Amino acid sequence: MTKAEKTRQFIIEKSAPIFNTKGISGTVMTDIMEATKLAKGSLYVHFENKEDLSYAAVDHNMQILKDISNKIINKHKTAKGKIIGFLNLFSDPLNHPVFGGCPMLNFGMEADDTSPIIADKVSSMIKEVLQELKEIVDTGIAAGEFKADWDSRKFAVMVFALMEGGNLICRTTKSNAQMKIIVQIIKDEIHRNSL
Amino acid sequence: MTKAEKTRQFIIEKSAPIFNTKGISGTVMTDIMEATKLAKGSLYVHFENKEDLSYAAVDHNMQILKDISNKIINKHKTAKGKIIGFLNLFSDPLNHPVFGGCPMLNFGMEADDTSPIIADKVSSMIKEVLQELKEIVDTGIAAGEFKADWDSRKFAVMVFALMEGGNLICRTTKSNAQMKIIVQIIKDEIHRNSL
DNA sequence: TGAAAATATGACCAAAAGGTCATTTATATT
DNA sequence: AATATAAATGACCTTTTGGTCATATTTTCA
Repeated sequence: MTKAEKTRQFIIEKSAPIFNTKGISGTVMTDIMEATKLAKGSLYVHFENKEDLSYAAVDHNMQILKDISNKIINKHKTAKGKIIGFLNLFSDPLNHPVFGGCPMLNFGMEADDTSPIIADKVSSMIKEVLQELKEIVDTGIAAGEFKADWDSRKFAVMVFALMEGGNLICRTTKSNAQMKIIVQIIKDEIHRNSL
Repeated sequence: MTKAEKTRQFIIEKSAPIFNTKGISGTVMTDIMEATKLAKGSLYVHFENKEDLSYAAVDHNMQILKDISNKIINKHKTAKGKIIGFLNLFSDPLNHPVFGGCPMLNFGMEADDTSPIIADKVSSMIKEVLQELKEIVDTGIAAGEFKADWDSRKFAVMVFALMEGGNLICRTTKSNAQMKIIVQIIKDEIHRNSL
């Protein structure tokens, strides 16, 4: 890793949580200068402009999400274990594993009407997560964990939407109470389709 | 309605969709000047500052949401009719009845880490919607439409989270496909608890 | 190790941002 | 209709914004 690569990575890591909390439009280059203790010129050595940096920050936030998800999914052997592990990981929106909260939700809602490039990044990520959830269920069905007629696609969409909706509720009301209900709904659905 | 009241209302109506699409941070006073064809000074006759105007715009967007929801809820007599009407109203996120999409989702995610005042507004609105949904179910139970043991609070949270999560999915992927699945999940749940 | 290449700096810039105010125009009240 | 009150205007102001560049410092690698 060259000096340049290191510095670039350092800038991304420091700015990712800022973009994820203040939003892209709400983040200014001065914020990044303060967080990195770098001069303005340095930032522009590694990134063409703020837009370019924001893309890297979005990618980084979503990579964190992928990494922690994959880690917990790979840690468990059974399909049920993977799903429960996934749920537990995101069952506390006020202390979301990604600083600032779910980046799909944060950047998705900011970008849907303003930035097609970021909307595409979020769109791809959402599709990946839905596919991953679906595949876990399909694997569980094949392994005899779940009922054969369980609609895996429907379940994936349900889990994803419920968790993201739960994030909205909990982060705006500053209470995790409703997330408990949501996790229970999903667990009930798993139980209903378990053998 | 005095001239001042009329103008103030006019500014709010013109700026509400702008704030709801570009976000609060992403909206600039020039946007409002263009939309209203008013001089900058006029805007500051009716609003102390941009923040003040943004609060009014947030309120207005949420009022639109309340009005259309109440209209459809009051239109139907049965609890089931009210819920189905509510679902149909928001089953097409790419053509959301509020221009720019659900303001709870838009402003909620922008404000949760940046503006306690707006976060509070969204929080109150979310609680109102949850309460309204719960009461419809309770009324339906009392009227003998639904099973007596149906957990109305759980259902309210489920509907709200699923619909908002669906909004995220559909608006970022630019497809309403997943919302159909979500609406079906909710309809199944209603059916399961109907008498 | 020393020269060439790359990175870091911060003063500087132009444009865009939010906001003000003396003046003009319109509204309301008698 | 005359007057007092209020609203609308847009030039102007200050601060903040994203971005540049000559210069200084640090890496790199022959």
